[in-house]
This record gives sequence, C-alpha cells and structure tokens, in this order.
Amino acid sequence: MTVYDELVARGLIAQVTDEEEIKKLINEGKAVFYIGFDPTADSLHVGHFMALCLMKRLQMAGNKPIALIGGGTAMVGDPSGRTDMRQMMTKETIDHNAECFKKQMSRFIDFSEGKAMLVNNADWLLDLNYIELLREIGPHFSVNRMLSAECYKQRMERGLSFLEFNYMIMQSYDFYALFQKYGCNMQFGGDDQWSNMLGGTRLIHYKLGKDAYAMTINLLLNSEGNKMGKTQSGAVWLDQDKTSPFDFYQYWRNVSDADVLKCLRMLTFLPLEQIDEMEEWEGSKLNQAKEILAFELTKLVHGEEEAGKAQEGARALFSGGNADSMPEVMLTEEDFEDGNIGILRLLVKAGLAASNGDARRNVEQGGVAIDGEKISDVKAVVSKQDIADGGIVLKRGKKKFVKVVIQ
RNA sequence: GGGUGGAUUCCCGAGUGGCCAAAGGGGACAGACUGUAAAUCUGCUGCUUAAUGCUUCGGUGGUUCGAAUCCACCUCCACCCA
Repeated sequence: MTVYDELVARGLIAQVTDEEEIKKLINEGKAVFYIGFDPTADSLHVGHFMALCLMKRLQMAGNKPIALIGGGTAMVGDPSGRTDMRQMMTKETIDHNAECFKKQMSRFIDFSEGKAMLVNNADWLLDLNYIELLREIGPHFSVNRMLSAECYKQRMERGLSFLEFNYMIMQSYDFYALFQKYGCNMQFGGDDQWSNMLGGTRLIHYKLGKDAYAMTINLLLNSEGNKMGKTQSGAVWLDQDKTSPFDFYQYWRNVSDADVLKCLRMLTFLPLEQIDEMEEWEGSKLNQAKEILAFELTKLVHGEEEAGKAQEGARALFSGGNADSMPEVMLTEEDFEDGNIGILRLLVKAGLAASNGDARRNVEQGGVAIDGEKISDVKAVVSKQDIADGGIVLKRGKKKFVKVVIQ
C-alpha cells in the first residue's frame, strides 16, 4: 500500500489541489512539504499531534518535512473559523512558546542529517517593508475573493479586523518564501487552513509561474461534531506538566464508542489490518479497543514506560483497588486543625472541588469516597494519622482520584 | 464623524424600581442504569454558614428608604450613513 493510499484509508485527507501530482510526489518521496504551527501556547496539543504524525508518516516514506514555527504569523493571529479575535500576544510570549514547541517537536520528528528542517517565519516576516510588500504581492490578492472565503464566514457577522484579515497573506507569503528558499513544493495543514493554503499556491503561480500543491487533513471531530482534544479545563496538552500521562491516558480511554476506530486510524501507527479487525468488536469488547488507543497514544507522546504506568494505574483503580500512579496531593501541617481536616476542605485542597459549596454538593449527592468508602456526612473529618499511614485515596465522582499524602 | 441598537452568572438568553443570587435552554458536575461508552431518568450549578451573612448584571459617579432595572459620563461591540 502506498503512503497516499494509507493516508486515504486512515481518513486523514480532506482536500487536495491536484490529487495525481500529490500522489506521485509523496509516494516517490519527492515532496518537500511544510506544516505551520503558530506558537499560541507554551505546549503543543492534540491537534498539533495529528499534524506531527502526518509529518512522521511522510518522512518515513522519504519525504522531507519542514516544521514551520509561526513566530511571525502568531503576531497577527489566524481568524480562520474563529468567532472572536485572538488575544494579542507579546513578542516575548511568542518567543518563549516557540522555544517550547521546538523542544517538543524534536521528540517526534527526526531533524538529524538534514532529514527535516525547523524554521521560524519570524525570520522573514518581521522585516518586511509594508509598501514593498504591498507592491510585490498585493496585486495578486483579490479582496473580493478573500472575503468570500469560508474561513471568514463567521467573522463577517461579528467583525473582522484588518490585522487578522492579513493573516492569509502572511501565510501565503510563507509558502512563497519556503518555495524559493528550500524548494518546498507542498503545504499541509488542518482543513480550516484550506483557503490560506490556496493563497500560497496561487501566489507562487503568479509570481514564479510554478506549481505548488496543498493538502489538508481532516480535523479530528467526535461523533457530535466537536473538536476532540478539548476538555472543560482546556486542551489536552502534550506537555506532561500540563496534562499528566495519567490524564492523557484517561482522556483517550474515555472516548465514546463511535469515535474509537476513527481515532485509532487517524492517530496511531497500528497497521490498518489490525484496526479493521476491531471493527467486528461489539459491545463491551470495544472497551479493549479504547485501552489500546489510550496506550498507543500515551506511548507515542510520553514513552512506553509512562504509558505502562498509566495503564496499570487505571486498571487497578477502576477494578476497585489502589494504585501508585495517580495524581498525588501533598498536605502540610497548616492544613490540619487539632490533627484533623474536614472533608470539604480536603476536597478543595486536593483540587477535586472548586469551592466548599462545590465540595458540599458532591458529598451530599454521594459522589465522594475515601479508600473506597462513601462519605455522606459533610462534617466528616479525616485525622492526620489516617493520612500519614501510607496516604489515602480520595475519590470524587466516578473517575476522579487523587492520592493524598502528608509532606 | 453622524445615527440606531446592544453589553446580564461558563455560554445563549429572560428580567425595565422592591417578590432577584436573578426565568428558560445548553453545557458542566453528582446520582441511578451501564462497559471508565452512548442514550435515558433524577438532582445540582456565585461565595460562605448551623442558621445567617456577603459579593455579582460592561466601568465610574448619581437619584431613591431600596437599582440588573432610572439619570449622567465613560469604555467596548454590532448595524446603517459618510
């Protein structure tokens, strides 16, 4: 099976500019392609992960990836598919984030011996001269066409600033610059980037009379049509200090039935035949597929050891037992009064409840347990000795566990 | 620059002087049922408390016994006109 066919079979490809040509290039390992990542946070998240996997797949097939960090484009902010303007970020924040991205990326992509490149568009965008740029590429962009682009649709109702409107031009310029500098002939990106990417191919065509190609990958949506990789407390990060391997594992362990196979295909490197077999699994057997998904992804992001720990921890916990690898919370002397701590305060301290009121509610509704024993009295107290002796497992709801220990 | 309409709790959105910690919906959270899934049903959703109390309706001042609601100024947003 060729790389291209595999990408199709995994449901990754959304749109392409020239299927035949792209197929040929990447199957023969002749593509020099880039994917842009705007450093809008200090860690990559699941959305980026998909793109990194794609890079890896193509790199393994002999193509050369260029990871572009958008130090320049982040100064502008991509309005695609957004309802609100992004918060403007300072140069310092962007630089810091770019550094973090760099570190994380090198864990996935092999940058050695010129097998891949890492560049930052701040290097060429920041020094552009306004009038020069306008005269050089301005004539090639039709405002009418830009305004009709799908990615601005939502913004046409709520307002689009001139700053953000220029994002497409910056991204197009990137492609144009990379094409000239490094012979980059292809751009990949999320499907929401389609119009920005077309801008680049068009610019290259007008300015240089050459052909460049673009391909988008499907966004990872769940069966309800929402973007995956988001929780109520924010994104699922690849940085273990922001999302622990255990939480990362749990996120995938908990995907709904309807989404497991899709996630396995799109995100893991498991052979397609193996995934196809799982198609037959029904009912509770699908739970096994979720375990595989969670393990595989945690392994890719945090390594096999962490993945193993997360899996064992989760298994032990959900089969009613205790576990070593779960989030731990330390209490100090000041947290106790007369050698005791109230259950409500304990929940708040452990980060399992937002406030005393929240904690109270959870206790009253029967959602709190210590070492497997339900606590139904909001006035219950836990003594220091009980915790000191090996710690206790505090549970809120069905899936939230914390090990409480004393410093 | 001129005009009009807006800003309410996580989101949408009602409320136009006391009965408002603020309807309704969504989401989130907890419980039941399950398979750490989905669907369904129930509860719950500012902080604090034993009761009570405290802080909130874009901002700042004001009127009033009493303001999310009335007035003034300001900030921001949308639409129309230039």
